[in-house]
Amino acid sequence: MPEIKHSVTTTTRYLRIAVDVPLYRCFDYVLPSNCDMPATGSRVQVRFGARQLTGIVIETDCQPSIAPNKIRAIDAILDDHAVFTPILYDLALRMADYYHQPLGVVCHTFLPSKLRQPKTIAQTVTPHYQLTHIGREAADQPQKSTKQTAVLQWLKSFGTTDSAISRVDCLEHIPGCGSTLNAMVKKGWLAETHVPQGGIQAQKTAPAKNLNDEQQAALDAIKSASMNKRHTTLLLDGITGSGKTEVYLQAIDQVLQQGRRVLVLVPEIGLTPQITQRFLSRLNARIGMLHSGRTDITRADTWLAARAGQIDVVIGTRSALFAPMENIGLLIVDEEHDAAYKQQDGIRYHARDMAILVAKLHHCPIVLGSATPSLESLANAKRGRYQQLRLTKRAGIAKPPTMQVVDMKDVSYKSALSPPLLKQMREHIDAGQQVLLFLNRRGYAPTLYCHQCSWAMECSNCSAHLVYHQKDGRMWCHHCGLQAERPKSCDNCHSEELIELGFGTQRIEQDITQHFSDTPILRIDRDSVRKKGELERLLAEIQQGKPAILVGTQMLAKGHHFPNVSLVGVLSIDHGFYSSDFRALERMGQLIVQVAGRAGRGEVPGKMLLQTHQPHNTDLQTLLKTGYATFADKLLAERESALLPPYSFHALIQLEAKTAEMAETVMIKFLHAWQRVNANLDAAFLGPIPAPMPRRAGMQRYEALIQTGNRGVLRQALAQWLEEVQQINLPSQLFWALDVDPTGHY
DNA sequence: AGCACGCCGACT
DNA sequence: GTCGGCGTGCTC
Repeated sequence: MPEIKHSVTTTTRYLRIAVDVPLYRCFDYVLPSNCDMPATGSRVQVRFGARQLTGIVIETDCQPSIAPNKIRAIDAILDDHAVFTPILYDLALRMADYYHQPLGVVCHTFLPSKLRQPKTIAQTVTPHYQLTHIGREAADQPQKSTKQTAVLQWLKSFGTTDSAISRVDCLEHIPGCGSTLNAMVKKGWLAETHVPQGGIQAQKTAPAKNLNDEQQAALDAIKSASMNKRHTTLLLDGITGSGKTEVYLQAIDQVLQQGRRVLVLVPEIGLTPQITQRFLSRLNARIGMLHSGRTDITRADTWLAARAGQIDVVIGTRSALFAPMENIGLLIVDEEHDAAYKQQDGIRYHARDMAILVAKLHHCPIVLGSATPSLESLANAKRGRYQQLRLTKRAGIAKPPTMQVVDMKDVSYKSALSPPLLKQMREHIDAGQQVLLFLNRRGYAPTLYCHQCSWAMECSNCSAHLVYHQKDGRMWCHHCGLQAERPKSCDNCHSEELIELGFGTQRIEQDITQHFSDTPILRIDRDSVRKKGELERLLAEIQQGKPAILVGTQMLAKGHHFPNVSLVGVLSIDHGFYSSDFRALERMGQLIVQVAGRAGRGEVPGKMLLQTHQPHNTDLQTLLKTGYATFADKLLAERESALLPPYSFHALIQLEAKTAEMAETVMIKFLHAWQRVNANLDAAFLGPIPAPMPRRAGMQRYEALIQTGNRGVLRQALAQWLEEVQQINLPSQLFWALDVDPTGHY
């Protein structure tokens, strides 16, 4: 179909649009003469090259930047009102600038996936249904169709409230009722609306708890900032069980009473069920949840409900930060040290850092809570940028656990469980308690290797060992999904003595069964809770408090409250000492403290046992003898003398190509571009060097690190360099990315 | 990033 | 003769 060329008249109005393409500029379009100018931050549908895209209005009535006869008209205005709040729009501009990403890409990542498609809100929002007058009459008569009867009865059970029931809920309660609903709308029994209704009306059923003096001081500090509409970052540094959540809840209550809204970020979905329940029973508010466990439709619904001002509190993971709420009076980032806040693909933003920016834009306080604050946040507190609030007392009668270190050099490499650990497990189980074993590997045995010559089977696509999975008896690559038969003999020396080296949760589970045949063993890791509701089921079983052994990974370290766990065993922490990642020690310390927090939260005092080959390691000793604060101080001093973050600023350039030559050549072009524009700046381009995993899924990977002592210099250097990089002709089949403030292994 | 256009090798 | 490889260039 030929495109209809619009006529350029004196009254032609133009608008500037950002689209989701990796180009650092916006594109001008013509507003059709029969349309009203959409607001900045609304979505439009545009033809872009040969594609139909969703664009975001960036500027209205702009001067065209190219010849007017080359400018196309927009195809549709998708929103009556801007989907972005003014502050969200402002945030997009600042994020694009900070992370050096195209504005259109940033705007796009803000949107829930359903709203990225070029469809109007009415086409996107889940329809909601309400019984009409005649529908109500029909509900009182017997119906032929059982589905119809079920729908009518169910809708009727909501009484005469004017709130409509979403199609998603209907389908969930009465499976397969989709066509029934459509038919009943036609009959006029149901009224269909397209108003987003993504929130849950919470009812306060549990009373506020009494605060101790430290909690009260923390609450007062938050209140005072919130009352004065003053931005402050408060670092709520509270040991496990010190009642951080109670402080959050009372602060939120306060802000809600001012008629303002609250945004709560949590690191992962695993944590959400417990925290959500607690919020629902303590607040009189409309609560919206945004996390990956919800369907795309529900997320869009909640997002739009927030935009419509129908939600008072949003609780969610990383991307919930972009919930379009106006009049936010408080933000909370729970477990602020958690790595899950850093997005590791696409725009690699840090949700904690961006949350602080959102709080600044709203002129409101933000609380960063953790028992083990990140070194970044501690450094900011020391510099007086954040206000540090300490909670040092455990609520109730619980006492901090005692620690014991077991030297693994005395233990055969064949066993993951040392005799002292086994002995104590027996004692705690016999005393009717629960035991938690923590390790950082899921699966069975990490590698199968030759007892004679140390050969191990490698992945042909990645620089990684294949991992033996007992379930299917095959070898797996955890990085690209390659599978192979379990080898019968060593490829190198043909010995048939292949041993399973290392331990995963599955193997531990199997080993313990031999020692504790009478005790239930609950394994909790990504594999075992993949099924929906499985985590909740396991957590509920643990809550019952019967003697049991829990075996798990990271997931178990996070925030859960297990009143009957009295012994925690950490099976190996040694990777923290050897990693080339300068943040590994920090993470190890946080993990140990977080895991220790799972022990002895009930009446019985807790005990923690750490197995290591490095029992005398001074960092470990500092952590165990003097606690996290001194440990963190020591690491901070080391970072400062080594000029590492947070005392310098990093940006990481990651690149992958089919051949190492191509990857290296392009990296060297990047280096030359850097030298051309940034020779005079005090910022170093370190590299190219091969990535920590030089080959992955058949791609060769290289990195370069930008390091500088000044945030402003970093920004300027990257901006100038990116301008120069635009001029370079890059080969196809090449992928590269820029990560400002990287946190991974590099 | 996509997508089209365009120019060279191995197929029905 | 054409199908399809991926280099190059553009997107209002």
